[in-house]
Amino acid sequence: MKLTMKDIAKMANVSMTTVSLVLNNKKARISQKKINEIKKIAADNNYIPNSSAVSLATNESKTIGVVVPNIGNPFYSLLLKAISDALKNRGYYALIINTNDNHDDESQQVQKLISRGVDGILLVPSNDLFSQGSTVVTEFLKDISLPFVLVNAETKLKINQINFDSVEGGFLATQLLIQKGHKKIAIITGEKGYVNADDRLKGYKKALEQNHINFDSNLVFRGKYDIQSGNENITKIIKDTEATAIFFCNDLMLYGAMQKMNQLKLNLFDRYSIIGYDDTFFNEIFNPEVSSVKQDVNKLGSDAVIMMLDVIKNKVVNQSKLRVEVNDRESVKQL
Amino acid sequence: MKLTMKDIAKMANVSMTTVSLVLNNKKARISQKKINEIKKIAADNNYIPNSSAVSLATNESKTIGVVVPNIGNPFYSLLLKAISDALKNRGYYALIINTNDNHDDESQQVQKLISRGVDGILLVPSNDLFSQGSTVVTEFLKDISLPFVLVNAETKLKINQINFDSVEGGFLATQLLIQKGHKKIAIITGEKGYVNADDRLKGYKKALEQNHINFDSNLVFRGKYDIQSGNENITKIIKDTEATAIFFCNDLMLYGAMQKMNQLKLNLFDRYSIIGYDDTFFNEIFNPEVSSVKQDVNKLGSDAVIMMLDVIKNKVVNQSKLRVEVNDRESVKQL
DNA sequence: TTGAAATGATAAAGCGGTTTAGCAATTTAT
DNA sequence: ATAAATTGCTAAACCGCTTTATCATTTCAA
Repeated sequence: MKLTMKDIAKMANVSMTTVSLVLNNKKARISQKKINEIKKIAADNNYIPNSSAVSLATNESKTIGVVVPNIGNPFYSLLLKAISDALKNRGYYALIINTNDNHDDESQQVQKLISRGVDGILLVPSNDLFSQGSTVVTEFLKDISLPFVLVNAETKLKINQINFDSVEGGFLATQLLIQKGHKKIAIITGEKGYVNADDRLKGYKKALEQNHINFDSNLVFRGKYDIQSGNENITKIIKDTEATAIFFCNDLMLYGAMQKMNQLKLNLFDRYSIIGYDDTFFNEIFNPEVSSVKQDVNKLGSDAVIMMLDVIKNKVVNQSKLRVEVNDRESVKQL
Repeated sequence: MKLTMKDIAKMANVSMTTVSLVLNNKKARISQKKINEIKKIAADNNYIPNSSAVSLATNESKTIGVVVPNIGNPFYSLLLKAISDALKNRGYYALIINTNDNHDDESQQVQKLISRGVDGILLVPSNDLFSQGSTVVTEFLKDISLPFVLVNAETKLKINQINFDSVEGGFLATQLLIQKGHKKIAIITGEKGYVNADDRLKGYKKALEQNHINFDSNLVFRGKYDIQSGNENITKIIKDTEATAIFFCNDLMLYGAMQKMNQLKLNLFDRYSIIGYDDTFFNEIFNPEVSSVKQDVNKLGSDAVIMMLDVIKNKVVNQSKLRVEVNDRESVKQL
């Protein structure tokens, strides 16, 4: 049978109070002798406190709920890794919920997390869902006084949030292309209304403007950040434009384009200068190695955790925007 | 303030007992009138039970601890997705622990999971750690009477386990190569002592044998299932062998080889027929598309969950071995 | 009618801890 | 020697829920 505190108390011939005090290292007036004794007994018998009981009594669980759209996606799984490592280092647990981009699930699961007594929630919203400024967040915001932070998404609301600077990303990528002499630059960004998609486009425009290149809306394409979209849009680009370079606003679409070109027995990289976004580790194995905008997912995760704990402790509202950089490899050539 | 059962009881003018009975749909003798009344009150006030209290009282948490070596690795993150989805569908939670291939962590974290009152543990051992038959598992096996199943690993111990048939995988891959006329087939498998690495090699030998091809130990290479190993081993293969085909026992090493070849301005696929292992989704975007042994990770995950719940319920010992198949695309050519 | 059975509801103990207030014994200061 | 302060320890309430045993009332059958 599982050993309880009561058992230990009995063995040590003291009260439960004393045991609790000792085992939690509370500064209380207990003789060193008993302290040693109790600790030894606990250790010898491999005592593990029942954390449901602890939670119930203390009203805190040392657990943070993490809501992610899709663990299967490399971006999110890396982020998750960063988050759970950061939490673990600070003595916290991550209770992870995978919503599979399902809207209903998102708010429902948040409910359940609350019932689990999590001390806070890290919400990584589904891109799909967040386009409208997020009903989800605002909704559960109202009801809840639970600390939470929005990760990798942006809203005008005055809530805790942390994300990457997508305007900068779009700008840097475009800037690089321009520096190499490109003027007809196609961009495939995400769907209208997604903040980061629009921001990357905004950055793109900004770079053009700064370099006195006219913006041509025919060079703007939109996809769903998936393989399929890459497939479709590259076809259009070939047919309808005279672009010399392409800026893919995520690597997945870039891979889709590669696939399509392979099928057509064409070489994407011969034909265009290419820059991607996310800097997926695969980019290094291609020939040429693919340039890409790099977002430090690790930092996003650990900063999010730091922010979370700060919010729990100090009840403040934080907002943070992480810088990005471009990893220039071989796929962008001088024109 | 959070609404408790007591509050509801007061509102409905009944005892807590009644509320509990009603809200848990226990078949008890309660008038329909009160049932409706109580349910309405609970719904209207958005009552969420405190699950620490429930766990404490019932001694079950509807939570399964899942221990994984590395969420960042695509294989594990996909498995995790399958597991957590399967659990969710059955009303369970996954408490996920990422050990980062850290041995100490593995057993320590298992301890903590137990303290959390998980109803069972799905252990996906680190390949690294599992080579010796797993001190970890055996260790915590002794102490614990908690239901658990070993996922994606094999041991002679009479414990619950589920994994893929790696002998079959090795066999099928090699068989395909042989059918296409290859006789000098290099294999890059995992390190000695890793059950699945050895099994894949076993399958390789079996296929050779069945086809009366002599086994040549100079064609056997070992790596660490990572990019780097692919880099290193392809170099040796080029230099030291006359292989016409290469069987990579995981895709990551294959990608490493591609990278190396790209750097050398050589084309891996022109020079060799290639088959990989894992059937990572990237295989479809290369040119040629890469053939690979496909393991149904989804099934592994959901079967593991099914097994887990069975173990919880029926206290039986289960063992299961999943079949694999080869996904033949374009990288294996007739010799 | 009356005793048995069925119905409706509850009190109270228990799950395994934390924490506050207080008591007794010892030490210290005067 | 005595009051005050310190030290060492514990009783008991509480966290929010489940569950068993029990009781009072109503319904039913004979």
